[in-house]
Amino acid sequence: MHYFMLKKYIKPTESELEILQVIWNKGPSSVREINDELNKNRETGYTTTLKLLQIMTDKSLVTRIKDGRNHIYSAAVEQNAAQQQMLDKLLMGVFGGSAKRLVMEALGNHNTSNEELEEIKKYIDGLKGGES
Amino acid sequence: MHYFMLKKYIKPTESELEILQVIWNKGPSSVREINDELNKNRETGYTTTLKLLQIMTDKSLVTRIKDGRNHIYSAAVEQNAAQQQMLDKLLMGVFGGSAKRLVMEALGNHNTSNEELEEIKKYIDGLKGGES
DNA sequence: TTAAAATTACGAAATATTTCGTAAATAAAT
DNA sequence: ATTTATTTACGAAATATTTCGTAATTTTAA
Repeated sequence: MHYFMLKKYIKPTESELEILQVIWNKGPSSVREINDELNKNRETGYTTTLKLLQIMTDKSLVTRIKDGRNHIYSAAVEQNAAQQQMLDKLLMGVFGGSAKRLVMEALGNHNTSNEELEEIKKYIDGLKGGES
Repeated sequence: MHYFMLKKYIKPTESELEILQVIWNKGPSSVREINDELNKNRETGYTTTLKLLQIMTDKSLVTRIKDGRNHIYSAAVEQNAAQQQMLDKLLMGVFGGSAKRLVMEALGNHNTSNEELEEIKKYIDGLKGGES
C-alpha cells in the first residue's frame, strides 16, 4: 500500500446512494425491482430511476449485464468502502475527528440491545490489545 | 415531548456545513474571518461566502448582528443537534440502522487511544444499566 | 405476423447549489 | 470634505442534480 495508489473517491449523490442501498440489500436487480423498492418510500418515476442508473453506470458506481430485454444492475462499489468513506467524512467534517464523540452520540441516542453493547465491549478489548 | 412537536430539520448543504464548522469552532465571526478560514482549505471568493451567509440567514441556520459596518454571524443551530441529525442520516442511510456496525467501523479504522476506549466502555456500562 | 406491453436511450426541462460581478452603502484615511 | 478601502445587497451566470417526456427497441401475446 503506497501513497501513489490512487484512491478512488466514492461520492454518490443523495439519490444515487438510495439506489446503492437497494442494490446492496437485494443484490443485483432490474430497474423495475429497484424502482419498486424506491417507491415504498417515496414516489419516483420509472424513467427517473432508469436515468439515474445510466448515469451511475457512466460513473462506474454500478455495472450491468443484459438479461433478456432487461438490464441487471450490480453495485460496483463495496458497501464497506462507501460506509468507511462516508463515515470518515462525517467524523472529520462534523465531529472534529473524535471517534469517541461520534461513538457516544451513536450509542446514546439509538437503542442498541444489551447484547450488542456487550459485543462492542469485546470488540474494543480486541482493539486495545492489537494496536493503539 | 409529543409527536406533534414539529422537529426542525437541519439540512445544511455541503458549503453551508463548512461555514457552520468555522463558526462552531471560532465562535461568532465576521464574513472576512469566516472567508479567511475557509481559504485555508480551498480558494473561495469573499462575496461567495457573503452570499452563502445571507442564504443561511434566510434559512435560519445563522443569525447576525451589526458591529460597525460589519455583520457578525452566529450559529443558530446547535452543533449537537446537527451532529445528531447527520449521524442519524448516515446510520439509516448507509448502515441500515445498526449502531453496532457503525461504531465498530468508526473505532476500527481510526486510532482511538486506549484511554478513550476505556471511557467508551464505561459509557456503555452506564447505558446498559439505564435502559433498553 | 401483427399488436400490445415493457424496456432502454437520450435530450432537455425543472430544481438546487455554488460562484461571482457590480452597485450601493458605510467607515476610515487623507 | 473628498478620496479610498471595505463591506453589504442582490441579481444572475455557472454548475450540479433530479425528473420526466418521447422515440426507438425488444419481447410477449394475440
